[in-house]
Amino acid sequence: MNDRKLKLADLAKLAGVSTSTVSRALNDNPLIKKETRDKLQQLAKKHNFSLNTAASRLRTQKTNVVAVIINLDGDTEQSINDPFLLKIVGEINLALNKFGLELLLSNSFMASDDWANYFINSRRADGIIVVGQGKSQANIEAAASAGVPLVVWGDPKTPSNYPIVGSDNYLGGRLATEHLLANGAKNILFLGDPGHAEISERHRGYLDAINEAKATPHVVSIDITSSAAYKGINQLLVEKGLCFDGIMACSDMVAFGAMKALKERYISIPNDVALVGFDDIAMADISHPSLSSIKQNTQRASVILVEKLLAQLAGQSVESQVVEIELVNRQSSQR
Amino acid sequence: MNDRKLKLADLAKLAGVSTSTVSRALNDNPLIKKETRDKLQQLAKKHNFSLNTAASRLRTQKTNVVAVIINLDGDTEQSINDPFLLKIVGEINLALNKFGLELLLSNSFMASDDWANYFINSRRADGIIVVGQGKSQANIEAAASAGVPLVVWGDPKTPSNYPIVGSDNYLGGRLATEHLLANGAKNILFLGDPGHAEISERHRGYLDAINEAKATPHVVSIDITSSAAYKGINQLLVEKGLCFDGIMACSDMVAFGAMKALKERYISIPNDVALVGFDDIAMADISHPSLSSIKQNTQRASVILVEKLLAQLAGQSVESQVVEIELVNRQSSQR
DNA sequence: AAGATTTATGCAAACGTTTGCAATTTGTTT
DNA sequence: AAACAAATTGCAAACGTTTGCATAAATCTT
Repeated sequence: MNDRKLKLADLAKLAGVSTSTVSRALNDNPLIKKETRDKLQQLAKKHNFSLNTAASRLRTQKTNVVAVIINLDGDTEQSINDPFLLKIVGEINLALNKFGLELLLSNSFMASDDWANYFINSRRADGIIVVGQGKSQANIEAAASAGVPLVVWGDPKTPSNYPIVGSDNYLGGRLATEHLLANGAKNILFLGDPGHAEISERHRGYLDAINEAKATPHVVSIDITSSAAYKGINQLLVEKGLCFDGIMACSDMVAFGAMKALKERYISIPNDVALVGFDDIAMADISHPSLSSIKQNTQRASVILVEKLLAQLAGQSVESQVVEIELVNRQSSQR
Repeated sequence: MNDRKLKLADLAKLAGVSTSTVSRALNDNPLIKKETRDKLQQLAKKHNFSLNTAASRLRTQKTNVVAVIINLDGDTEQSINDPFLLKIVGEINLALNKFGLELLLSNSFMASDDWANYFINSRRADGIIVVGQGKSQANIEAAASAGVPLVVWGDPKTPSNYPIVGSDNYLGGRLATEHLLANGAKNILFLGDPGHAEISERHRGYLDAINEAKATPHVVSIDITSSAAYKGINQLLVEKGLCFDGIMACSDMVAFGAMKALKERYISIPNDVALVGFDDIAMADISHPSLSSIKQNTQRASVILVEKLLAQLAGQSVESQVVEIELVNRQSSQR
């Protein structure tokens, strides 16, 4: 194995051409004769050559790197373990790779809040993908108005000066609720935090479905964690008894918290209480009873996120976009 | 907001000093008088200045970036959704940030297998953290012997020419099994794939505990996914009936798969079958019954991983290290 | 066959930092 | 006050690419 790191100049010397020629050849520039191009590419492969990206980035002012920021709300512990958020990151990674981009992972704690400066001016990345709107959109807005190429995973219906890609949360909330109604539930709880961007839309969908059915809405407002859901349902049962027969949970983890509280009191799911979650995480299929859920198409969404980012980098202006959702019908709501 | 990106030279002109002085001042180099240092740092902050990392990396040949590779085995779908793997990545991210390092996320699909070249020679990163040993360690070994600074999350007992940090899997397997025995289980299944590095150690621990208790070992060898576990247990029940009263599952997801199969047949957990998992993912606490599990200290492990990588970068040679584990006793094994 | 195109390569100047060395200023000693 | 040492700053050369422009070689035109 060669010890010293090769550079373009070394290859050039080996081949008896100029560095310019090697550079162009490796970038498959048609200015260079096909024959020489092939020869040089083979030479590079043979010597295990790889470009120094630092130099390349300095010269071209492009990094081919995208910063992905997991946008947390202070309640760290929950979010960083949230299987859904992490799954999205995995999908985004795949999508970026497909376009030859790399993924610089960050969370909202580092980088001093000034994303434009930290990531873009410093040439760490060409653009930013923010996962989750969080409660405050201040730093997203700041970055966007500073002209940073930026896309957000969140609720596309939120008015914004930056493009948001995400599920049709309103429709999801509506579908879930209508499904519960169709299965005979009369008193359906909404379990979640309507203050949160994406969840407020799910809540709207819930409300509209409930109203159309002339039923009575009932919101149990909790933090979006399974333990909060567990406590919330427990407390409700203690105070008022079994005053409901359906639950639309704002996430699967929340649904599982509720499920636990119900099971502990031998309340049957779905017979006494029908239950629908949101996200369709892996666990939904494997729990008992299995959990009906609204499935978000994270794979498609990730590709769209990347495409929109690339469009911005190419100077085009892009709009928010809704990704279709789907109800996955399992045992927890079937009767 | 200033439109054109500032560089060191601009700051220098503003302050009436040379670029060298500004560079040193911003790096807090004591060669520069404290007074001037402070002045220049303030000036930089005021103008929202940030260094061009591309230039800086080119000059210093250091990136302050660590590549994290999620090492998958081909069975993509499962692994990328595995909450435990993704949790580790989250923790590593936090640990890296603590040391002022950034995280370049990759999976084992890109980068052509030649990690040394792709990440290190190309100056994309200073070092590599590999998450998971996978079934083949060939490319890890290749990178390590090419002199790449490298640490691996996996089973520390595996003989290797690179340092591995991970839980005491043998002890974990042993503790879980002894716990089941202490709770009166006589016929304990090992559910998992003993061919996999970390899991083979858990299996060894299981075997030793079983043998010491003069019980009979019984291994159900399956892929490490919840659906494989579900099918495996189902099939066993169909073929041989309830021929066991305890299960040591090699991961929590696997345990949940087994749990589902048992529940569907109204086999009581823990009364008919006691169950212990491994990993202690969030869901373990919220399932019903809650799942006893071996908790891996991912947070501590992540910090150790980073420290060992830094030590290597500083030219020291480092050894594999075991991180302590802990049995979390919940309902699924209690009787 | 000599000019006019077209095609293929090389020259040299950037990109924005960092750092060894030299130069200047300041303080200390005899 | 001269000679020296210490503290502070500046000069200029790297780091390894990419790319506009000039040049050289090959092909075509009349």
